[in-house]
Amino acid sequence: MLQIELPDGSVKEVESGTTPYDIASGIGENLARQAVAAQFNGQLIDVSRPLESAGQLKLITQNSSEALEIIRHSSAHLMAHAVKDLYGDEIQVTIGPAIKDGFYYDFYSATKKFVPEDFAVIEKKMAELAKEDLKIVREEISRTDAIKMFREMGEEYKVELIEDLDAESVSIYRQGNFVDLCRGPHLPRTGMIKVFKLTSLAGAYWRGDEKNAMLQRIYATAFQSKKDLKAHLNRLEEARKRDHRKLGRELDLFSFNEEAGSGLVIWHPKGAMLRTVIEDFERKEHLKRGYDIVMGPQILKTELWQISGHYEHYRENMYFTEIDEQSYGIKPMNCLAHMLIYKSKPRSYRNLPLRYFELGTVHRHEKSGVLHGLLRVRAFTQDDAHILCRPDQIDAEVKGVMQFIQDVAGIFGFEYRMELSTRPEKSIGSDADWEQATSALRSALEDSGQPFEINAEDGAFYGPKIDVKLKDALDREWQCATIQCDFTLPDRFDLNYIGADGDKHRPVMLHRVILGSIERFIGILIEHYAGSFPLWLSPVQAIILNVTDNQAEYAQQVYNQLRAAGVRVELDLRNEKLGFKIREAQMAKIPYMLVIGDREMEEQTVAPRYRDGKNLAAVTAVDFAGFVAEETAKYH
RNA sequence: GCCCACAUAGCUCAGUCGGUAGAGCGCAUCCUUGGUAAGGAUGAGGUCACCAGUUCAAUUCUGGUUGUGGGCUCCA
Repeated sequence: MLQIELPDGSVKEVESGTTPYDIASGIGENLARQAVAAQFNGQLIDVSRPLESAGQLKLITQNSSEALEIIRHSSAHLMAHAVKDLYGDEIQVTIGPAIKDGFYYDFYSATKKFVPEDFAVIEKKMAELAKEDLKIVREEISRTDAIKMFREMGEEYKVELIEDLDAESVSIYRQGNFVDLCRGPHLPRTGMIKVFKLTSLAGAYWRGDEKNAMLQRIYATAFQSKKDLKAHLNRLEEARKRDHRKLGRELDLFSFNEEAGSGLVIWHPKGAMLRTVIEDFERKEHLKRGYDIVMGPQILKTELWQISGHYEHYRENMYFTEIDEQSYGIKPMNCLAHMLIYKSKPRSYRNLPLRYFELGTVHRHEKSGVLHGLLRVRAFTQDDAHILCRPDQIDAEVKGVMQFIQDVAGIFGFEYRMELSTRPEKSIGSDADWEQATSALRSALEDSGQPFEINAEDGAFYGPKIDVKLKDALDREWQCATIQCDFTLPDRFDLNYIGADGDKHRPVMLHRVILGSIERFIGILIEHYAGSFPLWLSPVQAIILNVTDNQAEYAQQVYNQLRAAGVRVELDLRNEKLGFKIREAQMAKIPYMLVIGDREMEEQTVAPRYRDGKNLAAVTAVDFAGFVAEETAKYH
């Protein structure tokens, strides 16, 4: 007999070989019907898996949050089953996992090309197979038998997967005439899959390696209820509405131009204004925190890039130019000039740390397929700084940067999460250096009191790093800030300082960005605020609307006054009705509309209307300018 | 870079089974001077992304180039 403990603390005595399903049945028919899987001693298993030892058992029911991933994983099998039934010998199955918002399955075919019109057919077949309510059965077979079986079926990708497995035996899942290699767990029956939808087609490399064959991936999603699916589709719709590429055009912020080249942002007046506001903010914040503003050239001799190692490791991403038979590299990073500044004179340990900040525009030849609006471009400006410090200062400096990140994220209303990336397999530098840098980063993270994850062996080849993922209003994550520890470049450039002992010592260099790239950050900001920027960021803070031509002269006066007071204001004197002008200002997401009719003109005021539709009490131009200055000062 | 799809007016999109194109919004002019999300009339805008090929004829078919979108790989 086995003792099985349930989540409520009760203990069941059952015979060895009893399944979670049996136990569920013993508790209630409903529970048994709704059990999709079980958690046994922390491990997910099928409800049909015989228990062979004592332990803690938790049944996972259909509507619980843990069930969703299992439902999606089984849905992936259902889709593969349907595709196999429909297109049979033309297709080989590969893998199909559950992912964040659904699942996918990758297929190989030399002849069949999936098109979106296939979706309805596949969905229909899936619905039929679900309706048949086929039993999903797990089997353990030996590795050799599995290889033999899949080879006979012509499933070479499965064979390759099993051949790479280390185990004696593998588990397979059968449903009707379909069988797939899988660790599981899965739903007990196909009938438990009720709400699913195929969403898109894509190419994907076999095993994620660009040297491998290109597979056809079908993305799909599954939910526990139609309501959840609908909510998900609504979220996608909301994301589409907020797309920074769409809003960028509608709000006249920026454009791209085919003749200029792809991945090159052209900032229109309003976008350039937004950028200017952010850059001014950054300069002020950096000066406040003890950084020095520096500026380096856009091109540097190629020999210098050879010393830094960029020529060897990063050349295919760089642009080069030649002048008077001298080759120059256009900078893809800002560190070189900063190191030359450090090197320009002898340094003492007393002067460290030195914090060099530059809004540095870099050019990188990114592969054409990766470009994406403002989020991935070929010319962008980083809020880049390099901190040159003594090894014993790393901790305090990293903490300072983390505080900086926290402050800035708070100002823009972002939540974020951090990861510590540790030494990768291919790396340079001594063990002691790595140990010191990694523990400095780790202790700074621990002292911050915020949770962080370890990204094992994902550091840069020259040092460990902290990556910060910003979470936007729609819960999507974006990599922006990073802090990297670097021992290599100071070495390659022979940087040193004179220590208290009178000897030369090697400084450590921290590379760090707060926003990352201004372009990417603005792209995220646009989507985060859905284009309705807070007053201090709005490229146009207010627009003056006259009711009739009668107030044109006074409106012009108010405009001049506000402009002189530093308010980013526009003037709409067009011969249009007030309602029309309000509508346009509203669609331009301008925070304040300043209405001027005869009443206001007489009282020498303006009547502000906020973009949410609320009318505010009339104020004088001076008072309005004072209000804007006060609001803006909170961030500047 | 790779896979798939797409490219028609400033924007959003119709359309031509091969015979050089249309709407709404926007823009211009005129009428209207109207108080919180669209007043009316008239008009001007297009080598149908670019370059080749097939054809009597190509915006339409084929190939290439460029650009864009969804992914993969890579990344701030």
